[in-house]
Amino acid sequence: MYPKLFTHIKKHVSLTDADEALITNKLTLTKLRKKTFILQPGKICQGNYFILKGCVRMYFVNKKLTEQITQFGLENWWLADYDSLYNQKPSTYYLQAVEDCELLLLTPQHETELISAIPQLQTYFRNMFEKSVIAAQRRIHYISSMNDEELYREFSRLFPEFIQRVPQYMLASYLGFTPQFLSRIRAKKV
Amino acid sequence: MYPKLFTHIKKHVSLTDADEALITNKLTLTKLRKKTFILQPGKICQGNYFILKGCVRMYFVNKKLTEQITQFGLENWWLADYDSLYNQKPSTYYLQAVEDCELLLLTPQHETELISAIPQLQTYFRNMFEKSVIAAQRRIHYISSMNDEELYREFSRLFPEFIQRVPQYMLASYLGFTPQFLSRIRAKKV
DNA sequence: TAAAAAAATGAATCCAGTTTAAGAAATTAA
DNA sequence: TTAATTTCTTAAACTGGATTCATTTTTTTA
Repeated sequence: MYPKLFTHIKKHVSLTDADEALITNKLTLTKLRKKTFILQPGKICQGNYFILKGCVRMYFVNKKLTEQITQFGLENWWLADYDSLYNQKPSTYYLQAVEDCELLLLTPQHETELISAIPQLQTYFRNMFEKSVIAAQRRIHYISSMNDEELYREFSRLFPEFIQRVPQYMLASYLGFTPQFLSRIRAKKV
Repeated sequence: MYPKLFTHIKKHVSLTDADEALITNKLTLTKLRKKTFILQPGKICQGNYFILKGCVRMYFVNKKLTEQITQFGLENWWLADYDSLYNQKPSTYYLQAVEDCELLLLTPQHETELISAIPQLQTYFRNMFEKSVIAAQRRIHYISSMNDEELYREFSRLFPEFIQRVPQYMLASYLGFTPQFLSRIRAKKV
């Protein structure tokens, strides 16, 4: 039913057709128009979202009342406010579709049921979190070793297709500076 | 054999005495004097370390040739350069004992063997990574919403015992500023 | 008890990034 | 197609949080 998801899972563990059917049953497909909110501050994150199609951003509003993006999600990524989800506490974030999106929602209950039925999914999710930890470790390294201009250049080098995909002001927000500054960096000769 | 570790694991999953014996067999106890290196740049991280006693820091040397601490590890934490460990690539970090330490080393091979024998350990490790992801998400939030002084004050509020435990210059390095600046913050009245 | 390491303090300085503002360009809606 | 909205660019003035350098005091270690 969701070949993109199954292909992704099978890169890590094996699945039978029966497994796939079971997984399909436990997931909820959501199609969202651009700018739709998936989560808002005060609400508890409903589950873990697998992105079949589209782009999602996670952000909060800081003291200066500007949006501060902390994370983007793209195709084949799982995304959630895990602090809210696993500790069942109100989120402080917005999750919002940046493009029209197709998401699969997996609630904690369904996740537990799935893992009981298909134990190797525990390995799959462990691998997902492992990758997230590595990504976070790298991000901390970048942040603490580069200035804002270097951050932008490194980010463009690593994800050239991505910077075409989101508005520049979102990129600036994610990287932690103003859109004007980003515009100036781009105007500069390298 | 390692009650502190077993207690920790049992907060997440159950273990039989036989399980505990098996785990004991797969771990290597290392006692380290303060300032001893556990990992150095260019080397591949040997495994995942559980800290029974002491404090460890992870750092790299930046362009200005100053030490930049990215992480501390304390009792009952697992610590490793996961990028190096799981992708088997040379590390860019130092891992060093800040105090005299007792660590348990779990190599990837032994980890695989243990998880085959005791499947619920997969759940345990999944939970550990989950917690790491949440911690990283929070850290990104702090970094992107506070200035250096606020970061320090929040950090002291959250971990008052910890700031007593490490030299100030290490704390400054972890928080991303100079020891002089930290000294100035402390001298200030709140 | 000497030596080394860590912390405090003062003063001068700085520049990476913000702010403000206004116009151009691109996208979206209707 | 046009109007409305959103996004991007550019430029000039500015700023203040944080660094640097240099010296003294305190604490830790051998």
